[in-house]
Amino acid sequence: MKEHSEQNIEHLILETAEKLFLEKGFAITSMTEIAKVAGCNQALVHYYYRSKEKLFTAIFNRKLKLFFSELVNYNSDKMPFEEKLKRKIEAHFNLLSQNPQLPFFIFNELLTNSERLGALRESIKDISTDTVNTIQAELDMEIKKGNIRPVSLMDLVLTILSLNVMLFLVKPMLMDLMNISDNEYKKIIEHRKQENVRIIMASLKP
Amino acid sequence: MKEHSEQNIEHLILETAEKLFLEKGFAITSMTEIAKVAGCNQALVHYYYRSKEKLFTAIFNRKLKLFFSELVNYNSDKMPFEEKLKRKIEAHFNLLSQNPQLPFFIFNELLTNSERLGALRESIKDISTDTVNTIQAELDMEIKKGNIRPVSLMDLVLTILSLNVMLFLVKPMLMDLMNISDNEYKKIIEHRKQENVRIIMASLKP
DNA sequence: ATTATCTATAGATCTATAGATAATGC
DNA sequence: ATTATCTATAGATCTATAGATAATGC
Repeated sequence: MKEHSEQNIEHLILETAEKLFLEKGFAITSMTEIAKVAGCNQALVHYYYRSKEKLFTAIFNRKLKLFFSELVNYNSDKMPFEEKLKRKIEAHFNLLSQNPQLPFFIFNELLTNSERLGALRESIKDISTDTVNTIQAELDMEIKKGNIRPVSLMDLVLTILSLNVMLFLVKPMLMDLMNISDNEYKKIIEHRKQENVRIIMASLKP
Repeated sequence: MKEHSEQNIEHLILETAEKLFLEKGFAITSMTEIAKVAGCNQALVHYYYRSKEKLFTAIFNRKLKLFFSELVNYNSDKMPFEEKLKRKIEAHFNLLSQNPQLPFFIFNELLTNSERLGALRESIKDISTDTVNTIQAELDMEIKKGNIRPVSLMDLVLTILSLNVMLFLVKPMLMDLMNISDNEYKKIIEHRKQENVRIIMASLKP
């Protein structure tokens, strides 16, 4: 058996590691467990990925990019600022909704291992100053026009992150406490998306 | 040396464990490290606290109570609802501000070990149905009077938690990315407190 | 005599590698 | 001949306990 036998082991190991790391984080997940779940022996995991750290960072960096992907690009279409903002919030929310473990994974790791802040810095770099300046300018314009109250870009981003991210951090607790079905959960998610947009929009009114 | 020689070792171990657990969580903190930092040998930690799990849960349950302490009690003074709410938000914010590691500690643990959800349920129980009903009634009244838009209590609590908690989860990243001095940080905190109150109040306008 | 503290060690992991064996490509 | 997979094992932890020694209370 060599390379790409459709579902080759190298790839299976990566997927398994991703699944386990996302669920439990770096510290609690062992190479032994990854091997067991992937259905091979543990030496093979090292054969392909050298060390636990290497295997992890490969995954972590990708997830970090994913986490910020919706914030990076900026739609410069001619469209009312509020409409653009609304879409951005929803897009970010949708991303998290499709990757509900992402917030825990990222935060847990950045907070338990400060070495990883380097990766964060690297990842943030992608958001060019150009983009930031463009958004800032549009924001200032709206403020000047009196459409929205004076607010810093950082405050706005922090508010969006808070509302969008926290819902998914809290998800397992909500589901346990209120023992909610998956179907009910979907409704809550949909409702919260609207709610978050509404809250942020209302917060910008002069 | 026996009992309370002012700063006795039993207590010192507990404090050390608390400090380390709060910083890094259960998984990454070892009994060996606790002993080393406390300045005794590792057997003594077991002598006093039996097992890592027992030592941890003692601390965890207290912290869980602390985390919810501001949400539990409810001020039934005759005071406008909005004023009461504002104070509640600020009190909760202040609590976190004085215990900035609390959010990470609680969330990290509840999310990595689902066994701990039991402790959460236990802790939430303290919020009696009476209290909830009282608040719900006041909220409904305000809605009926047309002072605030229709909103569920859960939505309101979730919004408050999101805004207040996330700031402290994000703290280490903010400080690293923007390399902020402790003094500047205090200003940001103070500013964000006002901002959070404002956002929540604005979100309730009909 | 009891309680506190230490040394030593058993028994489970866990990461990482060395080296044997099997499978594949040429 | 090269690449993939396995077995075995070294070396570092880590938790927990047994049993020796020191300190304290009566």
